[in-house]
Amino acid sequence: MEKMDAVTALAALAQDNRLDVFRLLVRAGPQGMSAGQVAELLGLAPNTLTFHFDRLRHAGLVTVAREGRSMIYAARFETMNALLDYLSENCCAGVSGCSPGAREPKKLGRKKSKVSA
Amino acid sequence: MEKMDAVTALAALAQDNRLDVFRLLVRAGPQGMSAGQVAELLGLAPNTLTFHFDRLRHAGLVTVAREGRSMIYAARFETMNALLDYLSENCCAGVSGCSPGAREPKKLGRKKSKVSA
DNA sequence: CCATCATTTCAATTATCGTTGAAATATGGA
DNA sequence: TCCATATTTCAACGATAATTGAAATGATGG
Repeated sequence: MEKMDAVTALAALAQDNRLDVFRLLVRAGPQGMSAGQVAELLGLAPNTLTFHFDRLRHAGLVTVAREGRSMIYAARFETMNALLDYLSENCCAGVSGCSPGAREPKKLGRKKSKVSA
Repeated sequence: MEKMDAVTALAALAQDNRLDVFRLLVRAGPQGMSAGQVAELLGLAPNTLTFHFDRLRHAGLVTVAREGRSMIYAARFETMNALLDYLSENCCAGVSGCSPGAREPKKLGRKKSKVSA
């Protein structure tokens, strides 16, 4: 991830409603949620929501697909992980004794959802 | 870390110059750098820099201390780590099969500099 | 085709952001 | 004290952000 992408992603997340939207989508998992559901759950006007979705999408943090009349938005874990990596990476790069042993992946995402819910 | 703090921290990092400033300070380590050095290295006007330092400081991402005529700014790894945790935490919370085994600390900061790398 | 639902587009408004230049403050030295 | 250095404060500016209301687009069912 390049610096500009990191700034874009950070800016996309640096807003109350968008952070809510993104976290909601993350919890919804890969199958995502319709714009209408998000609007209702968060109490946002649909046009306002479109604005925020655009920002998240432009930052590569969500994907969108049409399903019938609804637009289904879903979080892109890949980008979120790249951002986390970038922040860690760059913040530790060039620093001699920076947590040399403690560099586990700590990736996000749903693993084949074994589950119940 | 609360949501508002996360948004503040994200917003503080979501800007070209500030991300540069913060990363420079991270590399400078706990001893920090004077405002003047940062200004010169990044080619920023001192007053502009003050503006950005204020945002970073307000977000708890840097500390400042006077040393002679200079102001020494230093990164606060603690806050950065809290932000990384918050992003991971909340992004995985409530998700049943979310990388259950891969949750290592991955903290930032200088560790007593063992230096092998 | 018409009516309806779901979402987006557009224009306008208010607020905040990042930068600049000029002036102010604080420290240290002659 | 006077001067130079280091940084901050202040006022102003253009640019961008978030929200709103009204209208447009696209899909579905009768």
